[in-house]
Amino acid sequence: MAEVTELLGAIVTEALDRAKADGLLEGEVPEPTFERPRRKDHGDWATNVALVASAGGNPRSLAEAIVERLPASDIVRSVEVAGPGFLNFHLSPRWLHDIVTRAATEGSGFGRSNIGNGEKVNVEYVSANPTGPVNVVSGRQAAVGDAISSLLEATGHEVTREFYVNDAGRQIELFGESVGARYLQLHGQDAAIPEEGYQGEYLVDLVKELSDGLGDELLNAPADERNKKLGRIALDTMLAQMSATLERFGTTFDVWFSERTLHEAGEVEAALEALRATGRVYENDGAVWFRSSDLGDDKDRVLVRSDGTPTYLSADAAYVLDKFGRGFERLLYLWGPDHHGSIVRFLAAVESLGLERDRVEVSIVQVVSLMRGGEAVKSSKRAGSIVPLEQLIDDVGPDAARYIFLQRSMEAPLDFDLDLAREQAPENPVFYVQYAHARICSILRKAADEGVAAVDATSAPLERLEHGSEDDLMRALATYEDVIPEAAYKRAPQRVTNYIEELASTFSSFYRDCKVVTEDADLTAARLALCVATKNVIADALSLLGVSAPERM
RNA sequence: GCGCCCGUAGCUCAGCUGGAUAGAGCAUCGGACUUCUAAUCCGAGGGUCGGGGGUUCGAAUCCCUCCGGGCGCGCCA
Repeated sequence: MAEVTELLGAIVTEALDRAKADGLLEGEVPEPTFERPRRKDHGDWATNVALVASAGGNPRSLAEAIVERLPASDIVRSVEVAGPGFLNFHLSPRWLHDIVTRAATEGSGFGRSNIGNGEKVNVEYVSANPTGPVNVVSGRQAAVGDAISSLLEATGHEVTREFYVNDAGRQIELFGESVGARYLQLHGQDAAIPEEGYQGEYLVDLVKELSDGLGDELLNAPADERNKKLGRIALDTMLAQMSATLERFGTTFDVWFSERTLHEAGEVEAALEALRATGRVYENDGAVWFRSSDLGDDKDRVLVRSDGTPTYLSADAAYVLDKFGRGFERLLYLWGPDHHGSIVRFLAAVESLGLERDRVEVSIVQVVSLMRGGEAVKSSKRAGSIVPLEQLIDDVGPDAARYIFLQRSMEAPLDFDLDLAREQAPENPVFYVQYAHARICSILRKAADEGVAAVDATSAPLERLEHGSEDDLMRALATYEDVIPEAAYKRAPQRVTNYIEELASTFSSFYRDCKVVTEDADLTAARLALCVATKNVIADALSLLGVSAPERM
């Protein structure tokens, strides 16, 4: 939280206490909240606390009473009551200078806060089946998961980034059978990929790669053993490829969590026991069912199939217990659109297990449609689920891909304009923002070339910043301290992209109006400090998004 | 049919733990380069915030309802 609002909060609270002592206020004294009004003539900061506190009374007269009782403060220039009862504060420009100084000073923690209070958060995302290359939809999940994780870290949470590896179950068997078939085909034998198996060409290449190290000893092994062994090796290779792709995309995980270990360690069985203990488990048709319909689900769900194999729901139950068992206080799940239907049953299981449901947040990261020339690529609404992420990175680069993935709220389907993403022009927001950063670097280089002393933000005569464009830019910087907590709280990285675009635009106007490096040494020093502050904020915001901030373009 | 998501400018979308005159980009139109990056900037037009009800001092935001679109509703993942 910005330092100004703490200060304002203190004096308004004091005034409220006095008003209460004078009998003008009934009930609890509310905590005042502050916002930056849209309109400039509504002051620098405003609070609606009188509207909140008057509860049926007259908000305006309460507001007047608050103003009369405000203790003196050297940062507040004037306060007025406006509209239905807002308190509008006009502040000394010093609060903006303080913003510039802090933003320009490395390590000041500008934009950082500790509202998370060290809460241990597990963010699980991507978690794509390790049976094929990472696709574009997973890429969107990676970008969103990374950004949300970074935002949580920036607001004082202790974050673990986790990838759940679905390395158990029927899909993995099918994968092994598919690999086995490709292996036999490679060795000139007639073999068919199972109908439900993985037909993709990538397995041909994968098997080719593997076979160098394998020789042909598996050719004569029993099919079951061959498929299992090949499947295991192929899966490890696939995972390594996925990891490499994600790394190229700028995503690294703290934990790759194997589903298989849940089964092997008996955690799935333990979770089933725990569910049984709730009395919401019964048998029917030889299968074990969970009475999720008690907890908002349409119908009951199978936990153990009649052939004795557990469903994903069972593993998910074990997994959520495991996560809490590892000491996490909050769990974020980012699931793909195909898991839409399983949220309710999963949360029902969470609740049944006696876990706090509101510590478990499940969000869907929606589909991506790649657009080229105004048309959906491959005439498929879901192009994103079949196009490899590698291809997108080759096409537009990791920065543009990440940025565009983050521009929209994750719950909304995304139209990804490939033409725009590739464009090196201001129409492309990624380049627009990066360009502003590079331009500032260019100014700083110019200053250095001309022998101007390095910026000392603490001593720069910031009172020389009097131009309207300078004022706008300082105010834009101040907003950063509100944007980061809000974006983190809402799990909304698009707030950050919106913000940087606005900041970059405000900077561009400043650039037009105010020449930085001039004969006027004081003014130059002040403007350079403003430039450094802006550069830091752009770079910091981009780094939260996992997008680079180039020094030149 | 049930559940979730979406419906805001011509297009793509922000804004939605209620706040003062609803925003951006693209597109359209009109301007600005002897300048630290014109890879830019300035201006203009463009809106029943899907419709209707309700709660509130105040609703794009919350509630109800209807309409339209997407997705999900397997002993698949």
